[in-house]
Amino acid sequence: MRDLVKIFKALSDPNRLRILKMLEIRPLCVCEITQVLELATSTVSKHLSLLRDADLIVDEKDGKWVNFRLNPDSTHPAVQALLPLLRQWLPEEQIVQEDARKVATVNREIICGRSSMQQPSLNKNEDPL
Amino acid sequence: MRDLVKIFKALSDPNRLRILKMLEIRPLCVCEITQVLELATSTVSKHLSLLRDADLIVDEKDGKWVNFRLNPDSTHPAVQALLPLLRQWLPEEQIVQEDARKVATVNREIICGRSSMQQPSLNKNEDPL
DNA sequence: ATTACATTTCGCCAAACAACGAAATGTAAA
DNA sequence: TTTACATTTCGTTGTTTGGCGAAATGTAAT
Repeated sequence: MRDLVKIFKALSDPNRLRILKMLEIRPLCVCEITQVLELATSTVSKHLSLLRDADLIVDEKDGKWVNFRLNPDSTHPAVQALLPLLRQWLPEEQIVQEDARKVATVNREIICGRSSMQQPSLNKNEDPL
Repeated sequence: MRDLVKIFKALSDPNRLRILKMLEIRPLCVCEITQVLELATSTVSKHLSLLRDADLIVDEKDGKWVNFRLNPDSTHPAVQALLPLLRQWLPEEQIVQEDARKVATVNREIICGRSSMQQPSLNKNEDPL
């Protein structure tokens, strides 16, 4: 029962649903998801650990990055049933389609590394303290 | 998307899951559910309207009472899929089994009407103010 | 009409939650 | 071993949520 509630709670947030829909396309690292959702990195990280605790996704380290993917073999019947169902839902949701477009073009090497990161940086020309 | 989030939110509370499992047995009125869950009537009523707003249950007036039942023909694909799934889940959950036993014996005429109601009444022998 | 009573609505409180920025952690280049 | 940087953890803040009792609502008997 606690498990099931945890799973439903994990699913009852728009941003977490967006994350799951993005992960249907391909595995993604935190910074890629952050770019698409336009939230703070810490917020995205928290969403991801909630989804992981619910057994909906798994993570695997990849050097500097951590990739997240839909859990392909959860032992939980609810997860086994819900992930395939979710695949059929929200296909026409505008925001989901936009996210899918962004996922197609996003590249962790470019977005995370050089140039832009998080906020467009207000203090580009300020002296560091 | 909002719909789906609303549905998952409705499902992500233990007491609301208990209510749905009880309604799998038969339609129930508010006071019967209140008896089984041992919560305040107002609390149960709120849970029920949440479930109704999510399209998971429907209500029909029956004189003095309001009967609630699982929504047999929601237009929502998620509801159509989730209610049957929920039927297969939590079959061994202790609290769900206990609730089922209580549902089998509970009778609205007896529990709501005469004698006991809500709290076992601490003030049976007190003078009314 | 008055009374009884099932249910809903309202106002309140404490706990949970989503968001943020800052600080901590961990890994990979330099 | 520094330095860079992706990610997590921590502490704070405003909002949502689940609970209650009291008051309001609605229906059915008396």
